[in-house]
Amino acid sequence: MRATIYDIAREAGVSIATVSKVINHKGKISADKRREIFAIMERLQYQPSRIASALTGKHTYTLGLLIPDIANPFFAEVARSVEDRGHELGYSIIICSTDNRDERIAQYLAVLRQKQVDGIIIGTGLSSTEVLGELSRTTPAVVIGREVPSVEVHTVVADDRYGGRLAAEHLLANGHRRVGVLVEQLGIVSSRERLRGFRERLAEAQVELPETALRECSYRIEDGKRQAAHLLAAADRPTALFCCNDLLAVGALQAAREAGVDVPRQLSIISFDNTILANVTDPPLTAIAQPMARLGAAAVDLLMEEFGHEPTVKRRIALRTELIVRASTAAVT
Amino acid sequence: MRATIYDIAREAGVSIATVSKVINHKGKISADKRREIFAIMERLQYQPSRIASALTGKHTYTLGLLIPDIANPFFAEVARSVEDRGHELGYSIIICSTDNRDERIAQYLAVLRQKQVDGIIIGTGLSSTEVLGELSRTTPAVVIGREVPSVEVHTVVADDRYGGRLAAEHLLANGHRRVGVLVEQLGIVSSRERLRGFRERLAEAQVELPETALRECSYRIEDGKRQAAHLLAAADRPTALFCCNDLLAVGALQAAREAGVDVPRQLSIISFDNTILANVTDPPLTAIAQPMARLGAAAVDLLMEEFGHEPTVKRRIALRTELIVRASTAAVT
DNA sequence: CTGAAAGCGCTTACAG
DNA sequence: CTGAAAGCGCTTACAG
Repeated sequence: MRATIYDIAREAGVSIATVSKVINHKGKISADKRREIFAIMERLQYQPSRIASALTGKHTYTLGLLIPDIANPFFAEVARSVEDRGHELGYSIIICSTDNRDERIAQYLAVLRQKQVDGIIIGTGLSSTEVLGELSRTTPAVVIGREVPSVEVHTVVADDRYGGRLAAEHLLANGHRRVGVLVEQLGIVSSRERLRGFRERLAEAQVELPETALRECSYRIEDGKRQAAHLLAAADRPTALFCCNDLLAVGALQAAREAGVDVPRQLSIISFDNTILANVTDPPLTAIAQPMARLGAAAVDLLMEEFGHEPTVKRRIALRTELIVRASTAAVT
Repeated sequence: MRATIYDIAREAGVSIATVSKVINHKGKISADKRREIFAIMERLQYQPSRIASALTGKHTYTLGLLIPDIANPFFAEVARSVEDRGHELGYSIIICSTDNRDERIAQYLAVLRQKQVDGIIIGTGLSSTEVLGELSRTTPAVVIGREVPSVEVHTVVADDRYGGRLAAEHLLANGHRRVGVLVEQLGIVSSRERLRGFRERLAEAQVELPETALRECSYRIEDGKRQAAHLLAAADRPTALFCCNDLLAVGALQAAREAGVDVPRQLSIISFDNTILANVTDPPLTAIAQPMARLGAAAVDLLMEEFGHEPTVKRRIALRTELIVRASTAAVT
């Protein structure tokens, strides 16, 4: 059997209350006693039971991370940063891949409640804003990578609109005037914002984005490929494509290859996210980088704020996106 | 405050023992009472506290997953399958990215002990086989993706040696006789096994793999690139390269591009793993596929076996690898 | 079929 | 500075 606080107390000839205080660096314990108790803990390989201490009303030191899919490189990178920041602060992370399906979301939410996680980071769509409202009232929560303006909740996002502007600016600077866009579902705010920023910047340069040049996609490579193929088949085919995530850009690259369209000589492609995929394609993708590492860390930090006792004003943090120029874009010829 | 078992018992006019039995489908409870109690739980939005039930000596329904890095696509895909199989069976997964660093491993192991996870899946190198031996004696554990022959522990691996054979066979069938290899650190058994299978099959065809054509790498793209560049610079440059994982293959692809060597016309590249990366490169990579989804699920299933009461004979499961032909390999010209 | 009671391993006032 | 005791929310023999 593993040692308990009673074993330590007995060995040390003190009460369990004293041992508890030593473990938690609380109260005043004489230095000698403290040293001795630590030595005994060491010797008996004692690890305090988080289960028991959680039951006493303290924290579980566990956070839940709801994302669409941990196998998606974007979310995997975000998860890594959540994990790292959490680990630094003594928290473990339970991963919950929801596939954006209501059923899975509900199941995971129930599990996280049963396990009494100290907080939840939500990077997935939720079935309804009510669910989110309810949730954030009972558990510290922060939404990451998307916006739910109707609900009072901490939010960490990339500055999508600005990112969209950056993308447009880069294409304009390269002389592109006939551009197309592959957006992820427009129901998602971040998707709309990217498009909005992109359009705005185009408009400032008197460039128009015709409705026919805008294709809505899911987040799958094949879908990006199919939609890009449509755009490339048009008579007045665009000279540049803005893809709202790396998966779509990969699809666009594949479509171009199949259509015999050279990237970047005949078609520039600019992506959004900047996951490892952007580094791996040929040509590597020029992309608007989301600060994935900082997104995750900021989400954890907001959660920590929420653990304080005073009710906090809900904050919204927008982290800067950044243009990373690689080889998939070039000047129009 | 959230409802407890006492609230339910009071409402229903029964003892908490009865409620407990209803929750756990244990003992005999009259159907009427059961229905009523369920209704009350529903009404009060009661969720039993896993914390409390874990303290009573039952399971925590939590598993730990130790991997080098959740942001690595291979491990992300494995993690997803561990998560899914775990979820089906009612278990949550705590992710632990170790970066293969002893310090992080030790910290995570301590955390997992404190949280009393029911089992641990180990997909990372451990500081020593003693640590693993010790661990597997105190906690149900299964090693995934690597072998530790000296320790009696459940193991799930891909059939690396067979995979190596498949790779060699494919290259031979395409007429290649001068081949090079990028291996991941040879200290890792799976890496050695891939190489062994590859060599064996070559030998059967009277083809030799000179020592100079074998380059040891870390698991980083840049390293693969650098080592591949070496091979490509040689006078008797190989016509085909076997890369022991997708990251290295991506590096090799980049080196070939920089050296002006056309893949697959002048150089065939065959990879190992078959993560999303293999789909995304240009040309897409011919690869030996590891059954990532089945690896994770099998690991969870072995853990479940271990939860039974009788001591189990430790098993070793080797899952078949498979050749996926894409466009990075071709017949020698 | 149902319940009283002990116990899981801690923390937290409270008293000294 | 230290300890006795209650309590966290369950489960599990055991008794009826």
